[in-house]
Amino acid sequence: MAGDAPDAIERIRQALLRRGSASAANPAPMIDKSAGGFHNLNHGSEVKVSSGKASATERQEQGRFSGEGPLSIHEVAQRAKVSIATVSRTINGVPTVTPELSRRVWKAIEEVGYYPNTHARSLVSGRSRIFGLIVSEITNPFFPEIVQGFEDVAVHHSYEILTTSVGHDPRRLALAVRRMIERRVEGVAIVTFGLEEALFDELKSRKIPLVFIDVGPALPRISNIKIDYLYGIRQAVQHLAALRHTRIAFISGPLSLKSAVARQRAFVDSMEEIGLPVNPKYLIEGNHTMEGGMAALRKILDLRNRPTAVLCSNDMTAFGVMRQSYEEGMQIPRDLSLIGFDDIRLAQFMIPPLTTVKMSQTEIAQLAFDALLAEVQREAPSPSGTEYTLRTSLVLRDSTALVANSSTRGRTKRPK
Amino acid sequence: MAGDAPDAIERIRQALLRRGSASAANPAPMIDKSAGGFHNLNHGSEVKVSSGKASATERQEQGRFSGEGPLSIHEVAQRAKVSIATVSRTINGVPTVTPELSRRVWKAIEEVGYYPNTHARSLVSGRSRIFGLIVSEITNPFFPEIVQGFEDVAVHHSYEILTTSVGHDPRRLALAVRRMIERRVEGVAIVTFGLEEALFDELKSRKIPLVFIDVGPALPRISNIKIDYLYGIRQAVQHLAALRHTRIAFISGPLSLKSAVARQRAFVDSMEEIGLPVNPKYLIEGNHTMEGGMAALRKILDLRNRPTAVLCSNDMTAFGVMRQSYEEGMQIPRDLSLIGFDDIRLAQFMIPPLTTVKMSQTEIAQLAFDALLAEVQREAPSPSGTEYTLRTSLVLRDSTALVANSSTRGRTKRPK
DNA sequence: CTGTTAGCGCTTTCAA
DNA sequence: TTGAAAGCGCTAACAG
Repeated sequence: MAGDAPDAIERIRQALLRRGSASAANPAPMIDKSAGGFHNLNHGSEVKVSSGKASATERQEQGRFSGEGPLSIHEVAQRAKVSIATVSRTINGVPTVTPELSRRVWKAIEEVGYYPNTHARSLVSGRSRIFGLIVSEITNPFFPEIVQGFEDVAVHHSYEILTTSVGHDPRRLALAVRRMIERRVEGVAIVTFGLEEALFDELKSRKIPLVFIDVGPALPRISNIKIDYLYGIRQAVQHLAALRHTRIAFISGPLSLKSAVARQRAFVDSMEEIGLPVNPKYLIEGNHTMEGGMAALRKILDLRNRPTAVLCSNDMTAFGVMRQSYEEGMQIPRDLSLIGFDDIRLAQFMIPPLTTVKMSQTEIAQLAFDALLAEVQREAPSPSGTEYTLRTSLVLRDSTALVANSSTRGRTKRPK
Repeated sequence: MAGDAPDAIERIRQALLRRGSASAANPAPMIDKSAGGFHNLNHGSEVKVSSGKASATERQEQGRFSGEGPLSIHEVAQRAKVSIATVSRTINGVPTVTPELSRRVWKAIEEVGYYPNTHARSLVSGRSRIFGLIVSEITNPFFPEIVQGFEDVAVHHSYEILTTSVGHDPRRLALAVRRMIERRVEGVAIVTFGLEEALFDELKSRKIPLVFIDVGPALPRISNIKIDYLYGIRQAVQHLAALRHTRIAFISGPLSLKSAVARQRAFVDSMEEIGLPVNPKYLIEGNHTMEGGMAALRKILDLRNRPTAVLCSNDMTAFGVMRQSYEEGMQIPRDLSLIGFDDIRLAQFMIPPLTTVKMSQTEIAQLAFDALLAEVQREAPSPSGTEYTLRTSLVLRDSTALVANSSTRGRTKRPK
């Protein structure tokens, strides 16, 4: 068993080295204040070093710390014959620790399987290393990608993440906000595309860094990711125009959401820019769900002078349109050209693969995290928050085609 | 401003009443040890009471606690002119608090906008009120439903939840396990359908309650949700048989996963039960993704004696099959009957709507949470964990049909 | 460079 | 019934 120790230490050392930082046990060329096997509370961002040589049973057999709850820093100190302060320093990579002691401490940590108690660390340091992430609907395929992206980068920076999906219920949101405050999150990313801002007052008044998508004025500690809807939507409209479409409908999201309005605005502007008529009847309000898309298409088909192409405010809506056109016996893109928005992963697997405007979920997640991290690390709060921009762009697939000659193709219900 | 107070108290009181519990300030008919505006650390499960009358600005204007970090129990105590112990008792609904004091405390809490610090609570109580939830792939539509379900019930019991999506990377999993231990989770639900069990040793040795899907022997503190695959798959097979299909293929998940093996086993058993031949060539190994489904169908179409129906180990695979049959110019269900597994929400929106075997994600989430909660509340650890069972069942939609007469229908690549 | 010590915010004895 | 005080596990002065 003793034979394991050098090996274990070596692994930790290497892990530290890999991070390109210095540890007392092993001075590296570059001096870097941030070092340590566990994430560091005070300094820059870290990647945790995972270790754990001694197996559970081994540990039990060592007898000392038999089952009485998780071990604390004291057990480690005792075993390494140092003070708890030294253990703490070692863990946090404070560079003043003697190599010899550091070695002993790491060895002890490995042997007893010690994992520091985050609650205690948070309490004393005042930093929880937790970010909150509020999404509207995790069951909507758009959001899991963001959650995943956010988690990836958070983990990479040793941040924990409290995810919550609040739907459209303000009470759920209020509860979520409370939970986050109680857990003392250091920042919250709000990816809901327009929930009532007043609900975040508790967060704001506590000066907790926040990042929104598409909100307007940036207050101190509040960042904003501005989506450049126009860029992609204009591409989409021009693509349709190039295919000779002139009667283009737009199915929006709920117009109570700022983002939905912004997308519709972008559509209208893009149409007008190239002199295409915007028929108000072609502006349908949907709700960003498949059902909404289905209903919207039905409305569209009831129109006298039907559009030949439809642009949707999100992909789920477009899926609904596809689904409904199947019901109606219509074929996409032959009978109707269709473009979505978001480019969720499923879009490319649709039948036919959906042409859509991409709004990168990974980038949103990355930007949101960066915004929060920057704000947390900033000494003086920025005077008015930071604004980030994300460009959208068209992704061509198979759901659009040249406009058909006969625009009178019937609406034949598919026989059941 | 003073006028607000009675109102605020009333709201809290009502919230307490709604919970049907007693508080010192307001003895309710039923005596219930668990009571309190914030969740209770010691007793049963709670629903938090959300309050917060005094707005941020009001609070600021009250001048006292100007911005210097979050307020602590001391400020509340001072303002209510009681000791911090009394504040603590009030919050936790200890029944010995005088109504008069309780009122004062709640008022102070409201006025200063006090939110207890969970880290401190966790530290002293040894209970974090956090459960971990490990899923394999949150971007797979099957899992978000589970995450949502789990969150719903967790919030309802005042538990926080640490979700993590680990993919198939053992290192990510190891890291996740470490994170959870550091945050001192009280239990972990593992919904990965068969990741290497050894990776959870650190959890096990710490006697942290765990719940798996489909693992074998139940150890102490380890529960298991057993999925009754046979029930639903047998229905599916018999449904196909009733439609005169005899050549039925099965696209499994990666056979390294126990659950994938179990599903395939159920398929084979169901076939044999009714005397249908199981052609080994009809047993294709997929990987539970769309791409896998697409590849699998290609393999199937290369077979000399093609099957007329395909059963898939999950819905994503079935989606892939649909997608590929579109490429191949085949039509479902005319040319091929198709059945999925899981019944993810998207299944009903497919073209055509997918007949599939339902494995309720909500129920899994509920069962998993219940299992964890039961284990946490249990005094003596159960001798060998608890086993729960979830039944599956067929959901009929439009992706199956009577077998076609001409089984020689060609494989005509769809013209691009 | 290392150890001692004073808390972080809260719960929970133990007295009063 | 209430308050004083002792920690929970950890970090960060402050001495030595």
